[in-house]
Amino acid sequence: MSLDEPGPVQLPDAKRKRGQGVGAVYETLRHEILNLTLEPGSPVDEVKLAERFGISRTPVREAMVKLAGEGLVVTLPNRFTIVAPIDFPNLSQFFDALSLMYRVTTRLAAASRTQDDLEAIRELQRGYTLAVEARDVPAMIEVNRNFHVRIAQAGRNRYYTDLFSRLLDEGRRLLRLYYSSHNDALPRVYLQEHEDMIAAIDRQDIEAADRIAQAHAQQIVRQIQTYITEDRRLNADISL
Amino acid sequence: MSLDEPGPVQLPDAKRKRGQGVGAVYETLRHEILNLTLEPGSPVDEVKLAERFGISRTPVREAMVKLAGEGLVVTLPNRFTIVAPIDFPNLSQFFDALSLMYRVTTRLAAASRTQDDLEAIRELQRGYTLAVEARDVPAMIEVNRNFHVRIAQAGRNRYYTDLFSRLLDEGRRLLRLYYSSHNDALPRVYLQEHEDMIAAIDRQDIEAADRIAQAHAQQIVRQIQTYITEDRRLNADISL
DNA sequence: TGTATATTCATTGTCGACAATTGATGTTGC
DNA sequence: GCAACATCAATTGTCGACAATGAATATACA
Repeated sequence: MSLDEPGPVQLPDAKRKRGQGVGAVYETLRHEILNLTLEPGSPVDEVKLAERFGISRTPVREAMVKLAGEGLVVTLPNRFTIVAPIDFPNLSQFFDALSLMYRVTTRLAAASRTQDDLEAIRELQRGYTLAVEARDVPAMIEVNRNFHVRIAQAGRNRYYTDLFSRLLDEGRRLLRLYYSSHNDALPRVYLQEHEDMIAAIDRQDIEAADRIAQAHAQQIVRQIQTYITEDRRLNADISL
Repeated sequence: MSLDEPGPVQLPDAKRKRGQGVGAVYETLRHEILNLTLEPGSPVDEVKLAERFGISRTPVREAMVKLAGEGLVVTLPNRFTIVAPIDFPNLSQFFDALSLMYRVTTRLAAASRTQDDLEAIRELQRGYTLAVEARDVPAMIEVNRNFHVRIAQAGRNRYYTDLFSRLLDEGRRLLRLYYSSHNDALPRVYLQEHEDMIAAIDRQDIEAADRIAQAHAQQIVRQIQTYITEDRRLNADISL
């Protein structure tokens, strides 16, 4: 399965300003990890990255420490650094936390949203609709993530927004992994659920927002679990 | 108010192994920040830290990036790094998240605890009792934190444990700030609530665990808010 | 031939030095 | 006396090089 466009070729001669090196490496690596352009578990070579971005190893290492802090890479001391593997055995933990954050952030959004929040959320929902119509899976995944993060921001709790963003990012890798094979089918449901969610937030109906968020989370969790089960079955067939 | 023993004097000659430098700086800084040995908002000097630990600036910077990732320091690009200020205006966000995590982790602990978990939790509760009897405020704060983290671990959800730990750490600074002035009075209540919490977790009574955790959280939140209000009143008197 | 030990090699962690940036200081002109 | 501008000093961000580490390979020995 072809996962994505090849990484952007850096121009090593373009003089970068002082803090730009680390930021560029960090952002690029981050995207490549979340897009599965970099395979989970694959090694990350400091030297090659330094060459690729035309900088020395020091800022590259700094970016790696940041990525490690967010759990996107894992550093084996004195050995090497790998792209964080997907933790399949503990996926239930992930689903539990994801569901709770769906609920809490949507509740708070219903309580605290401003008109600006609503507009921004609706704009993202329009983008999601377009991505669905265009059957652009990567765009759908990305916009969907931004949609829910924006709702969380409307709830105005930094702690929830941070954790939720990280969970949604982790979810991005899972969706990437299973979405492309089962190409369509589900997005319609999500679209309607999103609309209901927006409506509940609009009329500040906290309990409704909670219910819809919970249902939405369950939907997504079940979807991914189905994918994984099918995946397992496939592997089981081979090993028999 | 004398906040703590002076920072441990490092021996610059003792040959450290390869990864020990960053770890030492990170751990030491972390403790000094959480103990309020380093004042929130005060600058953190890379060079002085390097001299203090007898290492170069590179590993010191690496530790700073890690601390910044956890929000314990704030880096002003091209300027300097400061100990993260306490975010008083957004304390309600903090209290909200803290309360939710108290509830969720205690619920999960009641659901999944093993005998080993229970023993470890009881052991920490014994330590807390001793600290209360000895009126050792710093120990109380630290053991209390570990007590709740251990309960969270019994719940076996990495995402909750991580967030909760960070929230409790942030709370440590708040408690340090206000506890030492109002020296006793409250710990008795907490002690009994802890006992009730353990009992609920022991008999796997999820709803009871939830209720007690919620009450416990409310207790603590109200306590801190009272401190802050008194603090404000004090300042208001001065400015009149 | 198989196992234990020494050597090589690639890669990381650390260092000291340099350059860019920014606030502070000093200077000039009005 | 004050504002605009230039210079200075302090500190950061980056670099290239070196040393420590562990894995892979080679060697010695039974």
